[in-house]
Amino acid sequence: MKTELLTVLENVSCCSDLPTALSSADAEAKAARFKALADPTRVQLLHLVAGAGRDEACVCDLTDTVKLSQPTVSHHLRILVDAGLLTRERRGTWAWYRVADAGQRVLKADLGF
Amino acid sequence: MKTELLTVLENVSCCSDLPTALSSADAEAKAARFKALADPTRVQLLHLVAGAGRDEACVCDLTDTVKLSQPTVSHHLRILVDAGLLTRERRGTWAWYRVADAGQRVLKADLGF
DNA sequence: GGGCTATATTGATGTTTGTCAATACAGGAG
DNA sequence: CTCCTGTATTGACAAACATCAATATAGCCC
Repeated sequence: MKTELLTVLENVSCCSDLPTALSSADAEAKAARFKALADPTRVQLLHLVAGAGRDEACVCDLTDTVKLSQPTVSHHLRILVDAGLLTRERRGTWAWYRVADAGQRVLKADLGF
Repeated sequence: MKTELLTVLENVSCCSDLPTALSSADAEAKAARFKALADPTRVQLLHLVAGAGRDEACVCDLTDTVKLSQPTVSHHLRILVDAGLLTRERRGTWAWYRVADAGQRVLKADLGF
């Protein structure tokens, strides 16, 4: 028989046999996590909060350091919180941000590779 | 003396003491890596190539699986290669993609959490 | 209550990004 | 060389995004 397995597969497509694809929900969830860190400012913010004195930082200091407007910093922090990378706690007038579990895992994996 | 250290710090800003910031080049480099995976299609492509039969996959099969136009798939693959997550090898008419070292590290970290 | 400060939200704007159609390039077959 | 097939690039366009100014909200202090 002339057409063995490889040839059959090549008829279907060119040749590679691929695993089952991720569900689109799964792919989107993972991509969303990466997207939260796909901005230099947010990488910086995660770094700053992670290295902060009592493991937490408030918006005003972060704003001073990253040199962007306060609304912009609040916006980025919101994205990091929504992604589960930071947590937010309001104490009095200030809002304190800490690195969440998922954020720790990112830092541990040194996903800057 | 009435103004001890904490009070002085609070005059400077509100209170947190932050680490030295990342250089903007460093932050941008890390963000660029994350950005490459900040799209569901590219997460899917990395997954598919990683699980492919002989550890490699060609564009045509990937195109069939992700159900996007061939130019779009080539575009995403280029981004993954540029980010150092995949490698590309041309053999005859086909282009074969494999997971690069940085890509392995991402997968090992379970796609970031 | 009124004023003040830290933070969040809204609106607007320029930039980036994902996608496809059309086209170009590369390489094997005849 | 000429077709044909797989892949890459270009051009165009709509959607998403980062940023800031203006405004709103929250919580102290008087």
